[in-house]
Amino acid sequence: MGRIINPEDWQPSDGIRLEDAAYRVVTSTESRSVIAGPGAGKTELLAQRALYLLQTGLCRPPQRILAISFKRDAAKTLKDRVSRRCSSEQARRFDSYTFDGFAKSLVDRFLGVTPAWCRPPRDYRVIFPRKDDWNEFLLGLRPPSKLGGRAAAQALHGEDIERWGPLPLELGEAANITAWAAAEWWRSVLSGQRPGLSFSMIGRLAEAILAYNPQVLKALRLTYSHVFLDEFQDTTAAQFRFVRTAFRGSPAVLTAVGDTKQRIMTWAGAEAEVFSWFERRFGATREMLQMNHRSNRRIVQIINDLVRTIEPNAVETVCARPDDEVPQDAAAFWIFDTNDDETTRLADLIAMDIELGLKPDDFVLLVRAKADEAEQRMRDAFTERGLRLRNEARMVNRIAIQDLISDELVGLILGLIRLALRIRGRDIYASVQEALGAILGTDFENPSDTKLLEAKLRSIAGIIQNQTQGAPSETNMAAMIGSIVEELGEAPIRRVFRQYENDAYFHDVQSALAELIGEYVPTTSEWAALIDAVEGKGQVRLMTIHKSKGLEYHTVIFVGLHQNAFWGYRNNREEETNTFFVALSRARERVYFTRSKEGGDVRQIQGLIDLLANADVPFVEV
DNA sequence: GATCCGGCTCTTTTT
DNA sequence: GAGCCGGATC
Repeated sequence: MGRIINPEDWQPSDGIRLEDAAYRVVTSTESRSVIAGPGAGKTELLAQRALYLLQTGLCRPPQRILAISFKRDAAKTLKDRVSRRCSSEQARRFDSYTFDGFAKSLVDRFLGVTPAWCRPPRDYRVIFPRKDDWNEFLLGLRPPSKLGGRAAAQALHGEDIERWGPLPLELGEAANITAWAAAEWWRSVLSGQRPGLSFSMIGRLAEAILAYNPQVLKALRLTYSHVFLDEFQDTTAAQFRFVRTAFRGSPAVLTAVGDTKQRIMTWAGAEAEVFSWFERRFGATREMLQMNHRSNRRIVQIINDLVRTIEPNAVETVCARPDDEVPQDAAAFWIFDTNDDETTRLADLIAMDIELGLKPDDFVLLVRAKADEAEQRMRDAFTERGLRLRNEARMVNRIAIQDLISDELVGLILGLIRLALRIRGRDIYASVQEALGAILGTDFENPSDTKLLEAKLRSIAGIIQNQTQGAPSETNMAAMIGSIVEELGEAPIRRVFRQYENDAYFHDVQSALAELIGEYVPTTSEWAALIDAVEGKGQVRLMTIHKSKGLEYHTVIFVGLHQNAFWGYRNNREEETNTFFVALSRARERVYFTRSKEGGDVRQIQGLIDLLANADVPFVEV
């Protein structure tokens, strides 16, 4: 696996076939921007490019590849896909970070060379300022009258301050109210008892480190010969500036991948022109991918009809499996009289499909906003039919279910329970071994170390087996989690996983897990089914469109297609149409839209309704 | 205490 | 655009 392959002999792994444009991107020696629609395999493209560069030696030791994503799971998926298919020496040279994670690693490493006026102490916290925090701060400001006084300060928003940059090397006299308020903000967060920085501030600091320290910049540029930028359409102006500072004028070859039609984050600061900026600043040429590997030909046809309406000259998407059978009634717009009808008929339909062989996990219910409300409204109808809705964004003890399940301590605890009770699950042993090894400081080359780890595993398994005799009950969960954590050792856990330095979070995670398990106890008397359910198995997903980005499901049901949900459509047609597009393009086999006459009118979103009509989606009065 | 009003929120990631 | 909240007003 470790040997060098001649570039002409290189083949994509796992029998994956790349379309011509994708092959050009994978093997490119120049910077490229790649615009690719839903289901084009953007992540796979980056994984294949990493393998190509590593296996052919075009990225030669000690050079490395830097991949930057927005979400942790995207960064992890990319890393896993590469690691699985190349030698460990090669995989070690593939760094897959989130934007924030990469910026923080730079700041933590080069803290000493940040500009003195904004230099945090080594033990700074990470803070997440909320609206209230900003209001309180802005209300307390007393700007000089020549900058507009208090009125000017109160016209500011948190984002103005969060986005202020680049940071100057020295803090001179403020040129305007934003600069003045931002300097006050930095001063106030750095002067407290335990100084804290938000991730946007950490990003500004990382940029300043590179801008003012040529030797650090040079080291970074020597390290990375290739850079990948995933979900590039979501890049903010500040993030683009950071990439520019880091790599413009360096020999690094950059590959930016995204989809302008899935740009649904400009309201949160995503920069609409970022692809053209990138092409201009990095001399990148554009490639477009045409294949859709996700959806059947009917869904692809709807996607194409829709895109053609928005953009008459757009490149057609090609279905990668045109000969597959398409389910009957693969798309429809159902119109109900009442909200109750909508809910009960959907629950009926899903229950029926499950009897016919589909699984609860094949479905997703999408809403434009307020998933919690939708969950409340629909939950009972589903429960009555033996179905359970899973809203991953719902907060349990201040932590969203999805964050809880991807938390490292939670993963370890659930893994340990699986091992102790011999419940099957994917790669359980390897992942438990890795996390436990980190906590114990295990050197896996050293036999006495691995023996120690085995012994620890046995003692924890004993504790778990002891406490799991009989059916699961709500009362023993907190105690069991507590004793597992005690046996692992609180201090080493918190030393190794730095997010638990925060006392409140460390305890919240444990009580949230106990609470979530408790919620599922009444649904089963089997431990195996309980742990599966806690992790989300066997449930119908419910989420906002924004959360569904990047995911796919056999059947997508968009609930509540009316103007009250798309209230922004009048002022922001393009982005709301993109949002609609993201929803429907999650579907592999079937996509349904619903509304109830009670829920809201459609006159003001006639444009969206017309898109469906133009794609021959039948409108059905149910 | 009832009513009116203006303003705000809707959609989010990150150690 | 609808729903909610807090403050002002009767």
